[in-house]
Amino acid sequence: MSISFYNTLTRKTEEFIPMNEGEVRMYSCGPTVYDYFHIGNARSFVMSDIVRRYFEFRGYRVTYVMNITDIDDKIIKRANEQGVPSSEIAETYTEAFLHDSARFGIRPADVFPRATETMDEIIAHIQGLIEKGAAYNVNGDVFFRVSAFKEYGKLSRKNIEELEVGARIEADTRKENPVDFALWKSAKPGEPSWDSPWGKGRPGWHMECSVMSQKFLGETFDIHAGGNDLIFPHHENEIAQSEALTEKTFARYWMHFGFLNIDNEKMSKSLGNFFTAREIVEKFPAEVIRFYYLQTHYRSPLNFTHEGLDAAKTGLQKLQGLYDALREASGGTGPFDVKHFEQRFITAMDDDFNTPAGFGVLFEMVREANSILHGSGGMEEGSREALIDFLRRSCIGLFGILREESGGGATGELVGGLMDLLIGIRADARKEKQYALSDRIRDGLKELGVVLEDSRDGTKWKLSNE
RNA sequence: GGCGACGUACCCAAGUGGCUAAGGGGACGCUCUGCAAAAGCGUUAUUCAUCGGUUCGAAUCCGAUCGUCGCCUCCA
Repeated sequence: MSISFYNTLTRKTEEFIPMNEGEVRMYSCGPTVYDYFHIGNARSFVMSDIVRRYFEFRGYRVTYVMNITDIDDKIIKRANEQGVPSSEIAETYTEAFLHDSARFGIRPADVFPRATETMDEIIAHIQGLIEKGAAYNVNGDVFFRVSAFKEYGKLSRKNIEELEVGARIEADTRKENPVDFALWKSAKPGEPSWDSPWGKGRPGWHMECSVMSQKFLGETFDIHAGGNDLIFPHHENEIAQSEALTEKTFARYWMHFGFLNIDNEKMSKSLGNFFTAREIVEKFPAEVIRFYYLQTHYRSPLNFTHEGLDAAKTGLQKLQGLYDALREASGGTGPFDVKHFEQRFITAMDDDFNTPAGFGVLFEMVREANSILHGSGGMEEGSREALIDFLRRSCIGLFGILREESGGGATGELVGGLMDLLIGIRADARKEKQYALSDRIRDGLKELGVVLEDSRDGTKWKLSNE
């Protein structure tokens, strides 16, 4: 049994065979830090993180690198608008990126290389391309000579001739060919710049990713991931400028994440349907948003709706409910075959990280487990522990969608004490059949956002907004 | 114009040649409960945008049509 997934390079689902057995070297395109990232970015970051975690779940050792583009036209533009140094913009939003990622439950990469800290390697790479005849300097701007790389277009399936006649390429008379792209941009007055053999300037956008990935993962590595829109030109250009120099395969497998739309339209500031990750995570727990993302396959477009999030929230409560109940339960007699479900779960996930199919298995498991757990015999101790262990590994370690502390556990001693008192009073009232009083307590608490659930073992409470 | 993706129930969404078309949400009925909630059980697609074709067999392959969307040098 092995993991297979769709490789954009071959347009086929392929069995994953790592360069080094048991090891995955993976690079994911990170943010350009000129603004808060939005819920579409968040989807890509979450899915990329899930891919990394699934490899770990399956026993691989993963080296995961995500770049931070901290010098770029957009950063300079934002800096000029606000009248501050571009380094300040970059710092502010790098910090915001790390903070918001953490709130989304996205695990930090092993390395977060930054473009400004990789300048020597970038310059050396460009120098190498010039020496090979694959790049040329025009008064301090260095361009990649696309005609020097015969395989240009192999990722995006475009051919150079068609690109040349494309109307959207701006004529730049300095270029030998309109499809050539910038590796090094000469500094305009007032722009941040670094010294280079071609004068002061800064790297082109595509350049940094090639260099940063190879710096930490080697000239050839296993997986390169990013949003769908990066296939062309970004990833195409990365391949060209990398392979033209090394004459080796750059990334062996390419993964691309589907876009997130809102009301079936692309999210954009001009349409007014733009949401940052930090504003949405104020309204919904990160676990709910993650679960919502995971219910759609990573390559499919995801239409983001408020109703969808509500539905995800309800669905997730079912999973959390089982997890909570399992931990509170005591030994019983009913056996439960966790292994069977875990096997089916792995089969689903091994097939192109099919998280929706994985949840299909998980929810079938939830139903059967609840049925045994709440049944007359309860669940046998070994099965219960095995199931808790599987839920921990799958829904916490892998997906990050369940909480260890749910319900009122995290609200503090005073609230806990008050709740015990109220529940005690209500229990006495119920014993005396004073249902008007007991319902008054339950209804009143409900209005305050506290839900009571009576069971054979007593009354449990939880907060309704979780 | 070029390249590509998609259309499965009321909503979301797996399935891509062969057992009864997963799963979640919603709705309705039932069990449990003092009543609820939670949980369970049952019902909710003889049919997969439409029309043809290939095949013993098609949601799945091929063709056409309709519709939606993405990329084609800012983009996750």
